[in-house]
Amino acid sequence: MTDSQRTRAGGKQERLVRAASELLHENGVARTSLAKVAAAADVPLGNVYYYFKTKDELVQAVIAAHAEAIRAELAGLERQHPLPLDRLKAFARSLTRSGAHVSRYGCPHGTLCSELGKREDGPGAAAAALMGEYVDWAQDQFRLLGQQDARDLALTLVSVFQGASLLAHTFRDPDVMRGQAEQLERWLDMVGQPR
Amino acid sequence: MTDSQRTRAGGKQERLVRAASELLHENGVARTSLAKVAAAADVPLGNVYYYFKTKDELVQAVIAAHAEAIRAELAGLERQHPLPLDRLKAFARSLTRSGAHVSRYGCPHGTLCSELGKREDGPGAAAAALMGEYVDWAQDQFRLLGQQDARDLALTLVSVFQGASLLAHTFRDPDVMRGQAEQLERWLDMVGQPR
DNA sequence: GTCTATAGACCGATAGAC
DNA sequence: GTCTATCGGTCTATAGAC
Repeated sequence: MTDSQRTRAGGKQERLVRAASELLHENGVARTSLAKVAAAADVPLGNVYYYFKTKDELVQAVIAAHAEAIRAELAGLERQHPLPLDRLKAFARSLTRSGAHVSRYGCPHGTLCSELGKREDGPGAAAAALMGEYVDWAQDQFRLLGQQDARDLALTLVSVFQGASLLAHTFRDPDVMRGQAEQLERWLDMVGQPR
Repeated sequence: MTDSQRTRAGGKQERLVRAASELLHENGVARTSLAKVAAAADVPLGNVYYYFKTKDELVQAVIAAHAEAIRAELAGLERQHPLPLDRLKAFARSLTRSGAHVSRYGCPHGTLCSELGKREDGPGAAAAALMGEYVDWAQDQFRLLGQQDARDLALTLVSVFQGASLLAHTFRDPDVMRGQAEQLERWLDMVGQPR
């Protein structure tokens, strides 16, 4: 395959993943048909199956793209903040920024895990890796802070993040995210100071 | 309608709601067909429509049953514990008990809100009331404790509860719930003491 | 009130021309 | 590689006999 072919093929494949990512977030996996994804990506329906053998394979491509974006986001936090406590606080503050979109459609990663977690096949395990990225990263930061129970603290941080996203979504209220970001910062000040 | 007719009708209606409640929790709304509900309740498919005009109406009946169960659970906590702080701690501990079921299928209320929140019609608003029951009750308890920011504290409590349920479900690990129940109790000791 | 049979719409996936 | 047409299956909901 030449580079220009890869570019053209990647163009359509990328458009499909991008369109699917948006529609899965807005409507969920089960209520998103390949026909709607194809239309949104401006690709004929039958052509979707040239790039993805099944619907599940497209879903997993969306999850893989999310995982890559998460790793880039967390790497960015590490670059911008040398101190682990500042990184964790910046992570907490990121709740506020996405408030409008999350309050309408939920956290894109959390809603995927909630829906796919009920299934036992491939996509469920792939979605679990998304939460794993966040929890493992937070655990590393708490360990750098010298915390013995870094795992539990990391799980609490991500729990509040995901729980606040769910409540903001449920109540359609972005203020929930702003308020919980403040609660998280206060909590981090209490538990995150090195002893 | 006589009492005996209401009893017979209620018998089938009740079986349908109970079967639907279980299947919606295990498989989600979109992936649960009325045929499966009817089979699980031992009611012929066509007969379902005598009791519920649409699938959404059955879903809303399930949500109404959940809401009633939540009110009974919270009223029980108030009866067993005179002190608001003890009530909140008992609520936090209840995370541990449901660990096995929640880690397999998620919190029944949280997964409903996550899925139905993406929709704009009736069931979405009904599901939101489930979270409202928990948050309003917790807010009352924090207010009894003399807390000024009772609303934010209540949202944090329910956020950890829901976030821990999501992570336990995602990782299929009941220990997440036990650990976060302990974190919540510790947090309640820190913020919940009257000044 | 109860149940069978099926209409009507939609979906995932495939066949096969180009 | 690309696209059209369509198959086979499942779903919600209804029609109509009993």
